[in-house]
Amino acid sequence: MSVEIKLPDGSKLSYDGPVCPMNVAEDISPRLAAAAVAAEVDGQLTELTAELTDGEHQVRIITDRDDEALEVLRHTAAHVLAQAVLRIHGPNVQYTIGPALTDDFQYGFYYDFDLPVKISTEDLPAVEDEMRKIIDERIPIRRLEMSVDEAKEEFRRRGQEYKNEMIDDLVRDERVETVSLYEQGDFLDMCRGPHLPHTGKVGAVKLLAVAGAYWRGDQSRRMLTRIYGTAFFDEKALKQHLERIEEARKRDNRVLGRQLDLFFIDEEVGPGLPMWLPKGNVIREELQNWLKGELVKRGYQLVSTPHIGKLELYRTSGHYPYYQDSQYPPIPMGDEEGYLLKPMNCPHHMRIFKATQHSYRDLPVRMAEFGTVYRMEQSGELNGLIRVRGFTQDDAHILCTPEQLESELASCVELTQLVLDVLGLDDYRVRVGLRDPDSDKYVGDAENWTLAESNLRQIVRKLGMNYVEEAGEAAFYGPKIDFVVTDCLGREWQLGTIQVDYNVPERFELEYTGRDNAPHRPVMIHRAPFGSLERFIGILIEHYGGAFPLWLSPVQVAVLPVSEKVADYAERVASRLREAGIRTELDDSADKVGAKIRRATMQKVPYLAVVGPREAEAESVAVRTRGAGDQGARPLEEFVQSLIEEIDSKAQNVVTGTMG
RNA sequence: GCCGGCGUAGCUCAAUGGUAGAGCACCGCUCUUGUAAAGCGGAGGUUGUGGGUUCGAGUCCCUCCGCCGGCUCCA
Repeated sequence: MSVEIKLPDGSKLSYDGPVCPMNVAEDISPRLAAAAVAAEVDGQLTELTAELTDGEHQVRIITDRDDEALEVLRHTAAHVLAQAVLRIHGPNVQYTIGPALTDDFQYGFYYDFDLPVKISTEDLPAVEDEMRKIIDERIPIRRLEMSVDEAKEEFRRRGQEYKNEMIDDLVRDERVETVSLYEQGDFLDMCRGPHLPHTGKVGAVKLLAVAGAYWRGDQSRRMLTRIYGTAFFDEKALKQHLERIEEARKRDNRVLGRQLDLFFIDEEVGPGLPMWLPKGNVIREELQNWLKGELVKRGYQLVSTPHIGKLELYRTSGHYPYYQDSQYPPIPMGDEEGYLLKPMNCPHHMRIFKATQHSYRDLPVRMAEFGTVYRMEQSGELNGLIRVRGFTQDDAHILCTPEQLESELASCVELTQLVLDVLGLDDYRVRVGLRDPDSDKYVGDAENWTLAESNLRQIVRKLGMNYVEEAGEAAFYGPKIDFVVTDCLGREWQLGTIQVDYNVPERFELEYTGRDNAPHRPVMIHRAPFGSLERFIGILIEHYGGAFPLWLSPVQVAVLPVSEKVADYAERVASRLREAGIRTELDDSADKVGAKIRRATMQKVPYLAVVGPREAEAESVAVRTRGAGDQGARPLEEFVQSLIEEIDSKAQNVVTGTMG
């Protein structure tokens, strides 16, 4: 037997007998062997103890400094969790799946169990203790390759029926004949691996949450108990991670919404029905006014439509009864058929289009509305401003000819990107949502779908966008481009969306007269750069941590007189600022200036104008910024002009401080 | 909707089954203030709702409502 090893630095090692990557690491240096967690052999991640076959191999030793290492560590941590739960709750525990999560903001891994008992977060410390014992025991982890029948027999013996269902699926879907198992002491799991050489390599673990999760993600199947945790190579990294989560929670839109008096959701009004307080409403109005300006520049026409419509309208569009269980129930009207609170604006817009004749010369028609819609989202889904039951879409429907479609789509993408750019939301991904080939939830014929999907694909390619295609993410009437962002805890949400739709125009029998004097059917784009104003602002609150750029700040300047002796001058400063259109608050309380500064700072007011006798004398203000503290005195007029400039520029650079 | 947890003053949180409390905020008074909290006083509660156990329930049990973390859903 002869094994040739090529290392990343080009050097070679050869062996006569059996050899595994761990032996290679040991031969390179004891330090490397100690730090090794896995290996990459011929481009494939594998464990250190995997015996290398005859011949030549590219071998790279993965240490805790490599990106792949964390995934291996957490995967093993999940197995340690399962072993601990088995030790505590006995052989009646069924363990199912337990993947590593390396992209999640909070969680590093989870494991789903079918447990004989109920457990809660209070039970986690005991499980954690057991995990630490398993780690201290440095239990060797061994990979076994077994035939499907052997493996099934083994799991049957252990009473692990879920594992056998998984094996059956592998046999059916991938036609496997053998499966890989990992044995760690008395714990055995089916797993692709790779894993750490022994449990002692799992450095620091922390269990974070208990949750329910349907087996196979299927609502009709059994609800399992999921335990979330995270793991790192050392305690320091774990501690830093936990602190990051703590910090993130402070940015939560629900927390800041209350602290900064932006909005509130009142049980007596109804769950998921946010109300905008004066300060939050400033942000809403600013965003809307800005976008309206951009829409007019791009040839949109604004319309307004009612909040309800007859049931039949939504039958025509297809929204009713398709989404019946996530709509507020229809308003009954005695003998007459009822009305529905509008869950979408498009049916009304379709009727507007149909109300007048259209020539090809009129197209594209770009009809925009800040339309408030109501959807009876499931109670368990509601989440601050981010998932609500009443929200306002910056909606528009563009009706155009097939020839115009591409440039219209490009313009929608440009507008959406502008919105994200100006607000500094650069951490988003683009998802092209397509049909799920196995689902029958879609309306219209396959031909139109294929066409619409290729329209979208073409535009994202042409614009050179980074995107991922996801089957099953389309709307029921057409495919879409979604702009997806994450909230403070790393949960993904769709904001902007651009959808191509050949179906709804057909259902409403929309027509325009072509150059050939014959009727033609327009193509429709549904698009919303913000998506929902509620969700968008929720994300913005978290993005800025409540410290909005000047143009969006509910209060732009707080005027803080040092004593009542300068009350008159402070009043004059405040009036001058307000006259210039600057949102100004005058703090004429009896507090000392330190307290006034503290209060305004905690409200994240971008500019504080401290005024005392010196400033009154010189017609100036002592400026203190949110980011950089005391900036010294400036002439009042100069200050006003600089604020106006900054507001007009929609600059973000003032929001740099970490104070408050 | 499902699984688990939680619900005490406007907010953040205390209170072995035994007289519901603190800080902040609010109101009043004193201080006249110079860059992140002046002092004193006052008011504020059917402990989410409805029921049950108990001599006695914020605390234990059940119902409903709401919130939180997930899952499922998301036009």
